[in-house]
Amino acid sequence: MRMNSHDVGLNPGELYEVSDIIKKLGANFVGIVTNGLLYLPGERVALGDTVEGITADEALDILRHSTAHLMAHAVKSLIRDAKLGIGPAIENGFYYDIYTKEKITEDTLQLVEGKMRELAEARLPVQRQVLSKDAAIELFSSLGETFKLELIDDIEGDEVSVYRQGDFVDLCRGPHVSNTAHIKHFKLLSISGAYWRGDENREQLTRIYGTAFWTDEDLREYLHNLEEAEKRDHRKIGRQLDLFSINEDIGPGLILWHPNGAIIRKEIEDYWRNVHLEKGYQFVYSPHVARTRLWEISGHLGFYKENMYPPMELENQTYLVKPMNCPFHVQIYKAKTRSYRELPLRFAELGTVYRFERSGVLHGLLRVRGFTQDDAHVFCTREQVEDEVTDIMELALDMYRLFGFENLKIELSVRDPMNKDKYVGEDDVWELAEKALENALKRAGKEYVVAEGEAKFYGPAIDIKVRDAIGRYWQGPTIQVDFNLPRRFGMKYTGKDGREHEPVMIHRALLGSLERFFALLIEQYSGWFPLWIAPEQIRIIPITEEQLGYAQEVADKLREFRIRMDDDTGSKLGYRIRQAQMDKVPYVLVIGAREVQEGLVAVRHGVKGDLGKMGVEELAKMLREEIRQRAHL
RNA sequence: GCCGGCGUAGCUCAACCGGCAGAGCAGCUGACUUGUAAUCAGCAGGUUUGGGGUUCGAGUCCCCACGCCGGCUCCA
Repeated sequence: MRMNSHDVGLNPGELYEVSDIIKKLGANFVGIVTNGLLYLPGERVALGDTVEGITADEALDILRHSTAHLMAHAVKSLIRDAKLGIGPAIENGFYYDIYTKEKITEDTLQLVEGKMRELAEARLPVQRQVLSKDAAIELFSSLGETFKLELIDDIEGDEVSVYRQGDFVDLCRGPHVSNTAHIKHFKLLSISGAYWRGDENREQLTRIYGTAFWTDEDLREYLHNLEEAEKRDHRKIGRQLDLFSINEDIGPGLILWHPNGAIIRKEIEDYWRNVHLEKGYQFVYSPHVARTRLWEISGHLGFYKENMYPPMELENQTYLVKPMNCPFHVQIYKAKTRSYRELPLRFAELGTVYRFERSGVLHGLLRVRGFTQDDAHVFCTREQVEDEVTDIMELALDMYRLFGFENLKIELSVRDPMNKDKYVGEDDVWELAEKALENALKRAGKEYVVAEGEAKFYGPAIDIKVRDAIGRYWQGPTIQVDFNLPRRFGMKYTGKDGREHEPVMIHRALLGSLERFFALLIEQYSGWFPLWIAPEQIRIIPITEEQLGYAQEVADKLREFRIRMDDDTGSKLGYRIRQAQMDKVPYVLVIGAREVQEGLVAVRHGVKGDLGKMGVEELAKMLREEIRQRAHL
């Protein structure tokens, strides 16, 4: 929080040692900002009229923001016609969007990084300057910085601030480090295109990503973590463990589930079905295609066409492959007259849908073109909506907790108020739906953010996002309140009053899609699946041929588990243990002469290592309990 | 779709300035009969993603297509 210097007993204009100022501010600050610049303990500073204590996180953001400036400075000194877009600090670093006529490639990054080091070593003081908008417009016009002019236009008030270092000047709110010499430990990481102001109809700038830290240690640790995260990548583990594949001749974004992956999917589906039965859902099945007419009524042809595959024509009728399951469930509802006594009616289906996704967005199992949603539609009265939404949210969170997911972000996805023609339905109905979701969130007491423009075309939603191995968030659970489709389809139920009423429809998916969920699960466990879903639960390793008979007896007793007999007795034990480890088998039973003699098995846990010897019954009991609890390894 | 990068054996990767496509692992065969993360030997495996071009000669240079990777836009 920014304070008046006087108020904390300090005199503006006077020279202070930074740590003395921090003492006055009395908190866990690592530095201070005054005159728009960051100062750290050990520095002497002429205090400005205001002073602000800075936490470690804030200081790191400032450093990264300043590193972005340094990078822009370097690019501009190397490429004369470069024009700057924006260059903020982000979660793990920073980026700067820069427009150049000649293309920037990864080779350019080396040059830029070199130039940055040069400019940092030049120990350039950084200065903040406040300009009138007119002066700023003149300044940036003379520099040809057309994007900055657009930004100035959008800034409220009459004044803007700029930061200078050497011959470089940038429009910026700040704050920044006080000297480029503070910027020592940084690295430029990648390069990509980014549309100016996120609008694909505008210019595409080059976005350069990088990161910066206060110490070399922190930088190395971060880079090391990046490498570690790559090892958890579901595409890599998927191949190693033979879980799934994507085949070019079949098509991009279309998934082959191999036996190992299919077992995991089957276990998850079984669990999912049981939970849904307990929670009062009924299962339905629906076809993969439907006549054009259905999609006209639902509004998909108007609002979702971009994502649908082109129609196929047969016997003078056109059919479309389904991108969603909802219209089918609606028709099941409409197959007979419904009474209020039946509501809420909950139809669930593991429904496979196909959506045309633009080629550049496909990503392993996380973004595909054909996928199976764990879909359900709840039809209920207006009064029941909040309870239903609350229950669904609880169920979703429980399910994710079971699989060990901690990093969830809850969003309330509402319409983009500037773009209402992207959605079907009347304002009052949308407001009702948004209100219902908001109330449910408040009742659940969960923290959430409002995401404008993220609503589906037929209604607002609670969207829950899950983190992948490298920190990207993907949508998992979604709960959507929809007053629109019931109206379009003319859905009805007979109320207590004997009259017809319109039900409300809630669309929901918990896991999201099995493909995406599987990807997140692989990365969550880095392939070490809990016993209950592990494709191979036990591997038996008889040391020599001598023990094959006894090993087979053990295997027979453990037939309830997914088990593999490793009878490659020609290889050394160490080698075979290593194979089991790489296959990420939860339990390995080593059987040698001693085990046969004692009538025991030597148990090795994939993560915990050697557990010693035990009897087969004792082991089976332990494993059954582990499966019952669906415990993590 | 857009920007940048990449595509060599099932996997991971070599191949100098354009000059005979190569290794480890996996697979197969055989020897070894083994005590908690790699025993040894042999064999087999390739239209260098596909198509066109330049060249005496292309994995290497150019063009097109396809696919993949990191982003942007878009979305479970």
